[in-house]
Amino acid sequence: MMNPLTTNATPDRIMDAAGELFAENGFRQTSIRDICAHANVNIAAVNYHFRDKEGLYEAILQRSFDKCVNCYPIVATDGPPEERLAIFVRMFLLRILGSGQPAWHGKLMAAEMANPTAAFSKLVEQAARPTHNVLLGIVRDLMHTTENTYQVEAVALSIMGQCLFYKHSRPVIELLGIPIPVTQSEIESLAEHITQFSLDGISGVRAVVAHA
Amino acid sequence: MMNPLTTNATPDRIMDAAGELFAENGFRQTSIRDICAHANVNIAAVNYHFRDKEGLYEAILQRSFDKCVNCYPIVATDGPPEERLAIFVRMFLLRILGSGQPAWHGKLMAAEMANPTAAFSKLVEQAARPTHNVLLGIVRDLMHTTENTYQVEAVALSIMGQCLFYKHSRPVIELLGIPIPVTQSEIESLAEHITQFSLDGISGVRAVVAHA
DNA sequence: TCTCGTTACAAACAGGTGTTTAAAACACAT
DNA sequence: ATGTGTTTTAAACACCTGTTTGTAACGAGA
Repeated sequence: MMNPLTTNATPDRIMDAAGELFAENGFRQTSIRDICAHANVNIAAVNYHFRDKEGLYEAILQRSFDKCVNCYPIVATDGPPEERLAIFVRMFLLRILGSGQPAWHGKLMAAEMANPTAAFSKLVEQAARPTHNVLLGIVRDLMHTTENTYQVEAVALSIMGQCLFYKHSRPVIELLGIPIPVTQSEIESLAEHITQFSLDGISGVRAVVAHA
Repeated sequence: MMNPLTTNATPDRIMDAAGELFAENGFRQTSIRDICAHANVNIAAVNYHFRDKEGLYEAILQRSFDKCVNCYPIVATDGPPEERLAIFVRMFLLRILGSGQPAWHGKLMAAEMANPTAAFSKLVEQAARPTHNVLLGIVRDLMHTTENTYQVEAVALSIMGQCLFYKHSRPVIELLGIPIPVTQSEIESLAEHITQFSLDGISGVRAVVAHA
């Protein structure tokens, strides 16, 4: 028999509570006792069902990643590269700034980047590497080249940097009195700006390279 | 009489050791016992000389900030805005990527942004706000406007984002096999790229705004 | 009904944390 | 030398951490 407040199975309730807390406060700042209190579960449950605190973390990272990929897919497509860049930036911003449950993934990734755990390199290969490769492909097409030159890499990082800044530096930005985009339309406005800014930046870099 | 290995006064030795450890591992991950061991000092010394662990942290943040401002000043200057942007980006990157002792400041700031402490808002007003205002002034001139429109703010954040990405996301970038600039000339190459990329991005945004 | 594998529970464990205490050592003016 | 204010020291404090333990409750097959 189960309490109506706790209708899910124990591991699910733990993952739900832990996902929120990890995303909010980071891995190390979140205690097992906190998680279990929020999940209405005994303190030993985490170690029983997930071996470790790290085991729980990896499981959450995995599930959160899967959901995120389903909601906001970032894959190589065809079409004009300008359009593909617009789609890429939009999807990427929705991933990291969106407020729904799958946004955990973005928050967790951001937390990981700032303060990596052991589960980190696994996640980079699974999530960051493919995303980055898609972006490299778009930038190569935009710069009319087929190899990953220094220019291509630098441009790709310039684009990622513009997007992730709003996630990584959120506290400063807010203290400076600048509103962080949260609604769908605010995020899409930002996506348009970054896309336009980057397309123009690329055409400049391309001109310089062609000139050399 | 003093041991030759520990010629400095106790508070200075504590600040030197703690600055390095805080910059490397962050505030919460660094224990007072670690600091005191590295400083060859009794465990109670931190509480005696700095009241708190937080008191020590604030003192270090302050000293580190002062040194940084002296070495890499970022102030409003005159001259063509294109040139001022180049100088700004160069100084900013040196602040956050430079390897000397004053680079503590950049590392500490980055750690603060990812994981703010109570000393944070104080620091934002003192360090981030003026820097941001200088950048806003440059961008306004580049866009031929006198007010901080949404466009101006967005462009400024795009520039900051490109710079800070190399600091905040360092672990991912390295795992992706991309070398992080460390030497003076590598940093200056990156500064040139970001400056050029942003100038072209701005001219595009400016065209769109003028068109509207 | 009895058994057996699984799950839940309260309690305790061992280790680490920031901080405080009271006594000792020191530097220095009188 | 004596007294005074400052600094250093070892020890302990109270608290929090992840993890483990032994026991109890549960659910289903025989």
